[in-house]
Amino acid sequence: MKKAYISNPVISRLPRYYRCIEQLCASGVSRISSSALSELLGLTASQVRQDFGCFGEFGQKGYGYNVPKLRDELREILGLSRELTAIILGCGNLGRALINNFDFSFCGIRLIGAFDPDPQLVGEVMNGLTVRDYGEVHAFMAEEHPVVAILTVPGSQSQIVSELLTHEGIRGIWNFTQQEVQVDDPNVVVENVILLDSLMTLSYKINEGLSV
Amino acid sequence: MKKAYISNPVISRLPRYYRCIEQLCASGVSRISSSALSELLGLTASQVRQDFGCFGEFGQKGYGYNVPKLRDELREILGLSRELTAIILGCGNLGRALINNFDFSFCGIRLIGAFDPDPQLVGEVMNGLTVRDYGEVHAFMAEEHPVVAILTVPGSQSQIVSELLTHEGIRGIWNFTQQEVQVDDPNVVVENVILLDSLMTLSYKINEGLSV
DNA sequence: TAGATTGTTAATCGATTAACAATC
DNA sequence: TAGATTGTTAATCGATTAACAATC
Repeated sequence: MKKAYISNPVISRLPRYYRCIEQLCASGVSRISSSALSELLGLTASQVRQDFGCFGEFGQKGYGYNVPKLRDELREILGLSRELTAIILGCGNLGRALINNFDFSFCGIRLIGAFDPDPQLVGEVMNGLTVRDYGEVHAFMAEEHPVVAILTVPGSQSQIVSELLTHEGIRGIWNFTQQEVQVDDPNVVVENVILLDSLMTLSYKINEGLSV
Repeated sequence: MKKAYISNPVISRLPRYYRCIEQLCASGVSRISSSALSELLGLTASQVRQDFGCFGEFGQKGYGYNVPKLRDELREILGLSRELTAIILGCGNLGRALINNFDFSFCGIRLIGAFDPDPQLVGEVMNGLTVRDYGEVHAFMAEEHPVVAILTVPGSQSQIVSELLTHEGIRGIWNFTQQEVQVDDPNVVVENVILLDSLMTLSYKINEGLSV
């Protein structure tokens, strides 16, 4: 029984399921029960079954889940087979790190453009991708219609840049700047990766432990 | 009335409050109401007051919150004034990006050591920090007692490394590897930054929009 | 068949929202 | 004083857990 609305807690667990199942699959495990899977992820068996139940019936009573089948279902749910195109804005240290090391294909993303305002970087080839000037973004958008924009610009023009990209038809923004981006357009999805918040959370929890 | 237990949803909002208030403070705003603040963050006024209520009474009836005072309180709650020391393991692209560009001081973190197994990197100075060999970690831990370890190693030794660090008295692990780290020791806090999950979530939400 | 395990409904738990007395 | 806004209790909403019939 597929559900129409999927809650955020469920969505946030999907990638964790996928990574875990993908790994099991790679190590040749062919079958797993909700309780075994829940243990690997620190969840309850009930929750695992509820979560999957949002999308359909993937298991078999008395048997459990077929690992390769479950992996394929999760790939489908997450849309990893659609191969979304992406551009990256900002090829400094962080941008370069992503271009060179990040496993985009694992997420079904294909990086097709890299842009930077620094003339020293323009023309440089990173992992097969030639860095272009910022000024070319507009034309590139019009021609190639990338779906996702990755913001690894250091400053805080993120909001303005996001609005421009929205105008030009971007569908998703993966934002690494210090500022959260807010886009009204319901067609544009924003994923803010605020590393400051993550480290502050760590700091909070460490200090919490110190005082208790 | 301070609460003994703080729930995760509340904790996750604390850094967002802090960043927002810090910015208001920097732009000279001296006073804000829960409803104005809630609007800036996309929350409800009720929630803002409930959240703050977990830690004490920071506002004034009929007036609202004094911005500099609230900022100081949040700093205190998050423990940003304690200046925790940190080391970073892995000085490749991502490690380098953090060392050079990340605003550690904003989070009250002081980076005191950088390590890498690559002999080509050892000895290089990054933002005033000299890269040391992996082999020196043990001695460094014993001598300097860093509180936080940042894992920017590319591979998947994260779990073993984490257990070693735990043995040597680390208190917090900020993990950027592809693998989630799980540490049993209740004295050690782990913050997993799984960028793959973040991008898969974005992919899911984009595809969700496409099918609806 | 008997044992295992799902899918799903019902019960519980926790988080968010609403409401309002207190008071600046 | 009157208006505004907090802190906090109560009401609602949503997510997690428990339970169990269905069935492989």
